Order: sequence, then C-alpha cells, then structure tokens
Amino acid sequence: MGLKVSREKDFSYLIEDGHSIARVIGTENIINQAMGTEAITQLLNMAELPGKIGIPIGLPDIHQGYGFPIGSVIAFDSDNGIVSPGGVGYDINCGVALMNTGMDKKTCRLHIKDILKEIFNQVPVGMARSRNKLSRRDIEAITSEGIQWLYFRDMATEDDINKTDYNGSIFGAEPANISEKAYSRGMNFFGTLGSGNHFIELQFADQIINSEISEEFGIHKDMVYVMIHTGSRGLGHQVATDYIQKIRDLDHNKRLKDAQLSYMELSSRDAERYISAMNGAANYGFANRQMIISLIRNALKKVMGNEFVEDESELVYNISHNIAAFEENDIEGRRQKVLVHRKGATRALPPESTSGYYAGIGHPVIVPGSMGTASYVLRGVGGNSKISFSTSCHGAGRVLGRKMAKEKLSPELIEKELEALKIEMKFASTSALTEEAPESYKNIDEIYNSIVGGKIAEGIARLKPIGVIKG
DNA sequence: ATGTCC
Repeated sequence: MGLKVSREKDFSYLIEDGHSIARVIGTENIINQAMGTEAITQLLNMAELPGKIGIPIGLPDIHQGYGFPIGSVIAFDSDNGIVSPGGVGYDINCGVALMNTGMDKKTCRLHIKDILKEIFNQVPVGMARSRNKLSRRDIEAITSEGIQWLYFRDMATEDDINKTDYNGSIFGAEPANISEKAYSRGMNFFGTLGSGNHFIELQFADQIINSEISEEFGIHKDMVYVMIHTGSRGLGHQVATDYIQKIRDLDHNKRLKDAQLSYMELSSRDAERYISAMNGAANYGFANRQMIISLIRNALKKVMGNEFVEDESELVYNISHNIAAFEENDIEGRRQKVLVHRKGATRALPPESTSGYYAGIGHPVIVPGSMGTASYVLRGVGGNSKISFSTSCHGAGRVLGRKMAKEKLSPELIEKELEALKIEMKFASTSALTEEAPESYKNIDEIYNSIVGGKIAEGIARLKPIGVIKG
C-alpha cells in the first residue's frame, strides 16, 4: 500500500496509492505531517466513490473525521453522482460569524471581564439548553426560513441577511424530511453555543494585510470583533444520524471499503430527502449563529451602555464550513455542474464569482486559529475553482486527538499560557482547556501561508484574541 | 461534533 507523493507545483502535492489519486494543499511540512495519518487513507478512499468529478482535495488543516477527513472537499456529477452524509459531517452547517463591535482594543480590555460575564449570562454554552425554548412549530419554520425567521422578529437586520452565506436561507428544505427527534433536539438547543471547538471570542485586528478590501469588509486596525464558531447543534446531528442509519444497509454501501463513506445515488428519493433535510439543518445553523449574534448585541448594549452604538455592530460575514451545494466549477478544462461536499472546508469564491453584497469584491473567508492564537480573514482568488473547487481551509486542524490532548497536556499550564498572553477566559468545563489548546492544533500561520501560497485565497486581515468563551 | 450511549 505504498503511497507515492509528487510535487505538482508549490504548495500542491498529488498523492497516489496505485489506484486512487488526491491533491493536498500545503507546505512540505504540512504534507509530511499529514502523511501516514488516517486522514490521508480517508482522502484516497473518497476517490473511489462513484460519479466523482475531478479529484478529492485535502486542505492544509486536514485531519481524521467520520469516513471523510475534516478539511476536505469532493465534487460529484450533479445528475449521475452521489451525496454522502459523511462528506458533510455530523455538525451540518458548522461555521463562523464575525461581527464588528464598534469598540477599540483599549476600551475592550477595560471592560473585558464584564463583557465576557454578560455574554456568558446571555448565551448558553457547553451542555446548557436554550433559556427561552421555542415551539416545535417555530423550529420547523426556522428550518425552512433560516435567518429570515429572525429578521421578521427583529433579531436580524437586512444587512445581516446580505452578509450571510446563501443569505442565511436555503430554498427547498421540506419540513417532513426532518424527524420529530431532530425537531425535539432543535427545540432544546436553539441559540446555544455547544462545546468542543465551538467558541465565542473577542478579537482585535492586529494586522491589516489588504487595506482596500479590509475597508470593504469593515475591518479596521485595532478595532474589536466578535467571532462565533458553532453549528446546527442536536438538530443537525440528528439529521445526519437519521440518514446515515437509513442508508447503512443499501447494497452498494455494504460493499464499501469503509461503511462510513455510505452514500445515496442522486437519482434516488433518499438523496432528495437527505439534501432537503441537510438544507433545513443548514438554515437552522445559520439562524443559530444569528440568534447568538442577537444575544451578544444585547449583552454589549447592557455592559457598554451609551458607549455601544448598535449601528456599528455590523456583521462582517456569517459563513458555513460543513455543507454540500450544487455549483458550477472549472474541472478538467470545462465548466461543470457538480454537488460539492465541503467538510471542515470553507467556500472561497473569487470576486468575479461572488454575488450579492460582496459581488466583485469576493466574500470574506473566515479562518479561526486555535484558542489563544490568531485568526485570519481572506478572500478567494481567481482560478481557485480549478485547484480546490474554490474552497479554502476552515481552521488550524488538529494534530492531537481529544483523548491524546487530555493525556499529554495539563489544563493548569494551558491556563497560565493564555494568562501570559493577556487573554481573558470563561469556560463551562475544563476539558476544553487541553482539547482546544494551541498544542492540540497545527500552527495557524503555516496553514495561512499554505492557502495563500497555494493560490486559493489572499490575506485581508489578521485578528488576535482578547477574550474567549468556551463550552 | 453529540441531551458527550438507546
């Protein structure tokens, strides 16, 4: 099973096992780090799926996931291809929102303890459930309307809608395709953060990389932003569980090398149902992040009083990194309509392919680092459709599994490390300290250099943390 | 990631 690695060009490597081929984007060090891990085996397994167009791509933050690695993208023929829940992941429409606070770094540091405390009061984190539980009917409406539902209730502005991926509302989410169990989990956890790598951070712009585009994104040197990383909570998890269970015993899935790659043919009724349910979960995910944005605006208003100007708490962008979508891409010399599966991978449309608010500019691509380290905002560059179906990475990417992190790292030491960096913290549990420690992740600067060097996206601004809230 | 196992 010897693997052959060849350098395609700078920051781009082809990996072959004599049967399948895949591309990985990254520095030589990133490639060496990934080689020999289960993630690469998973990436090559993906290449064996039917109806694939082009080859699977591993982004520099690639690491082992359920069936498909996290930090990967694959496209299938939109007519004769397939859809696989494992290619989207359990946390459907996990993603990141970035919002301006209108506050500068100095003011923020002065009030950071109170701000974190109040956000912690308003936003349930970790295992906590929603404070004001919505009805079954409301949750169903949210899965079909996305953030529109919040707009009609004064919890989202028109500007928020304009600055959300897919405008925060994907058409064609048929409520009947989502199970009662999923709705019931959705009722308990709407507007909650969750745990694991999910977080709320207050960050300041410490480096403006491209001043013209930073201005367009509303990112200014030393101003403070809130970054929110969460997804569709129990609802999305249940949708994934339901459909993975449903297709497990299909003949073509029993023949697979790895059962976790289970799929549905796009021509099947099950595929239609899954895509509809996935879109419903995605709408819930967009609305969940928006709900948290609304709660954070309330918290800032309460703590900062007259100093907080609501009009200045504008969204930069709210983007998904776990979703499958029908798109046109340049593959093997021609434009083809494909179903792109992005798992821990962020869409990075170049300026000319971006529509809506950021048309001609390119939408913000948000790449959070690990706890305590920098985060980057980028935009897609022309020609990236051919390289990675216009897809960037979604974060630093794990180097230590959760269990390993707990064994190797000490929470006290990590806490001291963050204190030394002048980062205020609020944790619902201590397990996040080791599991999410910078030591559990790859170096975000190297990930950033890989994406820029690989000509997928260009840097716009770098943000650094002042305060962090984790489940 | 996940009412951290139906």
